[in-house]
Amino acid sequence: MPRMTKYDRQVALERAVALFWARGYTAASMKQIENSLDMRPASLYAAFGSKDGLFAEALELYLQTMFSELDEHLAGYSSVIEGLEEFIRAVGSTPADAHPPAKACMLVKTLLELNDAQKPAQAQINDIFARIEARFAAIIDQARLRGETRPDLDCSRMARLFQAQMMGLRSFAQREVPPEH
Amino acid sequence: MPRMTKYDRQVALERAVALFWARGYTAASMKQIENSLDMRPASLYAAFGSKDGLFAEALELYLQTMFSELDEHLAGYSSVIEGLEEFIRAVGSTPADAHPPAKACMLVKTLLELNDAQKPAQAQINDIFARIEARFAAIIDQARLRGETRPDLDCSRMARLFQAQMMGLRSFAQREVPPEH
DNA sequence: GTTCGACTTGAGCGATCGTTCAAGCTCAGA
DNA sequence: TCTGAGCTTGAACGATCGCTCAAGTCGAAC
Repeated sequence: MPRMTKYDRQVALERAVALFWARGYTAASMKQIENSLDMRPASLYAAFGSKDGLFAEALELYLQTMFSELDEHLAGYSSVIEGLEEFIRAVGSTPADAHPPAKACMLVKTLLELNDAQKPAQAQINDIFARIEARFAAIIDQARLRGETRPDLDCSRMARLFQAQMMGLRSFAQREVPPEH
Repeated sequence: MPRMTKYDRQVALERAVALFWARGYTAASMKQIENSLDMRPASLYAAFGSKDGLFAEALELYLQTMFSELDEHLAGYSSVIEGLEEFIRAVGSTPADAHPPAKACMLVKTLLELNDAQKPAQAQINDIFARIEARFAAIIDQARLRGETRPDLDCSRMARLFQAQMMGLRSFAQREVPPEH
């Protein structure tokens, strides 16, 4: 019966992702969150419970967005391996017209930022990385079944390697270096 | 003429490295620093100027320690390339008896933690990564001159690749995964 | 033994942190 | 048109942030 909520939850979450991605979890203050999401404290707490709750949802949205982009990208290639190769290449080279909040992956930033005093978030981020690894493994296994790789390839091991490479490349990209590097 | 300083500057810095490495720059509060270094505020500020000043010196000490360990390690191998291979392997596998504050590299943690509001520290960390890259390049060039590699190897490019690999591997190690992974 | 000044101590500064709450406003339902 | 549920607002809570300072302590020089 009463008035509907004014803000768009999805839009708010997208803005939260952008802010957390750019600033990091700790460095993003509630004051900045209020401004970025254009929401006042009580609305924020009613919608997300706490700063931690908002961050948890932002992480999940970031992950799902990444998965979507990966799927979209792979759909454009008949060869899975070729698609993965181009995906990691695309990550390495900045499009220059795109404006991501940061070069580095928000998940890696979070993984390295959290300390033992934040157990719940640590558990979440570890779970997320496990899910990414599983997704990579499934994709690589698909390539294996199509005969694109050696038939006895250890897909899980390859998925972990691929993940580590991605983490390294995107972290390296956070350095101030010429794009061709 | 008057009394000498009571604390050992080097020991204090080593403790600062351990704390910053474990907690990160922002998350390490002055209260924790006071406890870890066993120094009171005024002594800290007299010795290091500010939290930023202390952190800058801690970063530099961390870098020099890393360089020393690299040199020590390479001295044990007649082949430079073999030495580098074993170095990155040693980084990947935790000795289990050693107790580093964190698996991930303190420099990468810092690179990903800093935002545009901390320009001076950003400049420092970028300079540090450039120096590491140069060191790697010099080592690889040494291997090239010894005939361990192709004579036309692009050592700078290889150094950047090696650095990105290290960043990825050590970040990956921050995940909670079985050591054999 | 006395003196003097650098070092140490611990309280506390203003600012900002994440969070809460009472009051007001707004709009769907009757 | 009236009602009232519940979202929005903005002030302000206690805690903690990085940092400062006056007072006290200690030790080298004479």
